[in-house]
Amino acid sequence: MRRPTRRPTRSEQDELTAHVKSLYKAIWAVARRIPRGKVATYGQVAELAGIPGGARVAGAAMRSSKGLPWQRVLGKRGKNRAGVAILDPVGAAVQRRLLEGEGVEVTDRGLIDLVRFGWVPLR
DNA sequence: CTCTTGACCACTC
DNA sequence: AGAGTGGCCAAGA
Repeated sequence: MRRPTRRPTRSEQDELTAHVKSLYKAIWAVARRIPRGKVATYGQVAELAGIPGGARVAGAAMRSSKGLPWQRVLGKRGKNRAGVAILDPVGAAVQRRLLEGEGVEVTDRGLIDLVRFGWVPLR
């Protein structure tokens, strides 16, 4: 019932759709903008890509791509893919290692403080 | 076109 | 804190 949605503003749409057509490409474009040492959530990426509420789509897009900074995209609340970490402990470990290499602090439980490391896109 | 699936999200217990 | 439930959107069979 909750709709944490907010349709992207005109400028946000323009900025992305002007250069990319497909949703995946839009998502990838957003992911690529995440600076080193910062992280973003799937929901955030999806919204910026013009898909409010499409966090799952963002996940699918990241998964089906290569050479992207996928490690900088996390689940909400800084959850480092906790849900699937059990199914994919290797991937989770790799992600953690990559982030720590960029200066992002990750707790033993795979949590990241979004207040400190969350990416705040400037327009 | 219907049904299932998914690197998700949020609420409730 | 952990599990269950329902909802979101798009892709693929």
